[in-house]
Amino acid sequence: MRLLLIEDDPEVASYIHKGLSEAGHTVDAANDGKTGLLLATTEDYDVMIIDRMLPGIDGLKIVKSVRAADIDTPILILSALGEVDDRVEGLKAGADDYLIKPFAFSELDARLEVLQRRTTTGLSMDTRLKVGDLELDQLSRSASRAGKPIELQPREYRLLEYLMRHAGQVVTRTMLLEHVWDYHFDPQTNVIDVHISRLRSKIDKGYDKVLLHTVRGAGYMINENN
Amino acid sequence: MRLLLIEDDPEVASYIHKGLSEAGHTVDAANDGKTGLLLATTEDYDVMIIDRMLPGIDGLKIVKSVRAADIDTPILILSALGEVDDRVEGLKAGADDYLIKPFAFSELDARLEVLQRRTTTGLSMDTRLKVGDLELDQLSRSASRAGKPIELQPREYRLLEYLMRHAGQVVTRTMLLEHVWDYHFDPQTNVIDVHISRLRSKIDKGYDKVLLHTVRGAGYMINENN
DNA sequence: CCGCAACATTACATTTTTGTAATGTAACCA
DNA sequence: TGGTTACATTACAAAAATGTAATGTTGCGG
Repeated sequence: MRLLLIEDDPEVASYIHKGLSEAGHTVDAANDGKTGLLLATTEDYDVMIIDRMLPGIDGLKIVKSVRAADIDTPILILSALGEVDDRVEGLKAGADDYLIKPFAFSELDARLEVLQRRTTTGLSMDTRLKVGDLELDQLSRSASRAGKPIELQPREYRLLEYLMRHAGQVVTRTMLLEHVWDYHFDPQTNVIDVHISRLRSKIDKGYDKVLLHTVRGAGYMINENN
Repeated sequence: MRLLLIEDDPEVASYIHKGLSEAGHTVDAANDGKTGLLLATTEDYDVMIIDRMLPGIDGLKIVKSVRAADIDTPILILSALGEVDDRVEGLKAGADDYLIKPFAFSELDARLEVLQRRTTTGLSMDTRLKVGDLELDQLSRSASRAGKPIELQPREYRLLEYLMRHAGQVVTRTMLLEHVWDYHFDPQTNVIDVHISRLRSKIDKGYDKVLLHTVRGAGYMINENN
């Protein structure tokens, strides 16, 4: 975890710096706002810790500048001001959290972890689908089973994506026609059967555990249990 | 914004409920842990506000259950316990924020906003590309200019995605062949010219501001300035 | 301002993807 | 157990996407 610390008080700065380094993080420290802002806008951090009261400049100004530069890195404001209005002001400026001095190091660490978790897992969360050892990355549109990449045609991709989004539940033919083919009528052909067959040959052929199941009379279902 | 409030004290509950409703949010309230957990796991919320001390059950248990159910909704813990260890415990259980009673309503609201912002913008952030009024959503693979949807063929999509990812910088033909066509040689044809032409007719035709520029002798560049 | 080279456009050929229909197989019920 | 129906597979036809080549156009150095 790469961190930026903007804090003028050398005692507080070294206290935090030491603790964070020991926790295995890389810390860049700036003891004035100017240097801090420069680092914040030119380097890439996971979280920034900014003291509110800096010589010559209000820490919130830095927060605003960083946000104006379209940088979304989570920011934790450090302050002796604990009044509700101060805290609200900090959050409104674009900070993500607000910690009042004096504070226990364990709390700072816990909060940094939360900020970090939110951004990284929040991002990858929604873009990947998993059913058993079958994975689908919606950003790269790539699928793989047991680590082996699988080539999918556009229609096959949409079909698999829809099935995986509804993993564990039966997906009817009508649902597939609506959402994978955008048909709002019955084409009176066996398009679905054909594509299910093609998909099966790609995702289930050669594997012990079958993931794509037929639910006779109802539709299809993808799930990891037989 | 859809919220779930789990709080047993009727006075506190109605105070929060009233304030949030007035702020334009939809609030589901549960006054015991059991009902709360049921709602949390079956309904879809933007943020959950959970009191730590509930009759018969610790609010943290609910947080853990919710997280175990693979639900990522941001959770704000409400508590009279303000000790550092309590707060750390709350965050470690999987909560995203911790607010100590008594609190000002304005602070609760500000914090809810932050939690909400993190998830929604955090998610869309990396999946959408923007250059001027041209937008590309990498998850849905849809493009639009000035709000009007644009239909793109797969190759056109890859071409535009690559150009937009390098907005403001010149993209050479070699780069395009490498990354959009996966060619590691010169095909000696004008494939690129043809696709650039097709792409132009879709994204720039009929608009005052031209986004896709030719950099004679160098390559192409997409950006919002002429 | 002429000619060349870089780039743009168009029409068409090729390839890939998708859908159809025919045929084959398996589950269920009388 | 045999017939019926739902589903699976295969082969092929249609449609769509992509690439090629020929032809136009534009910018630039001499």
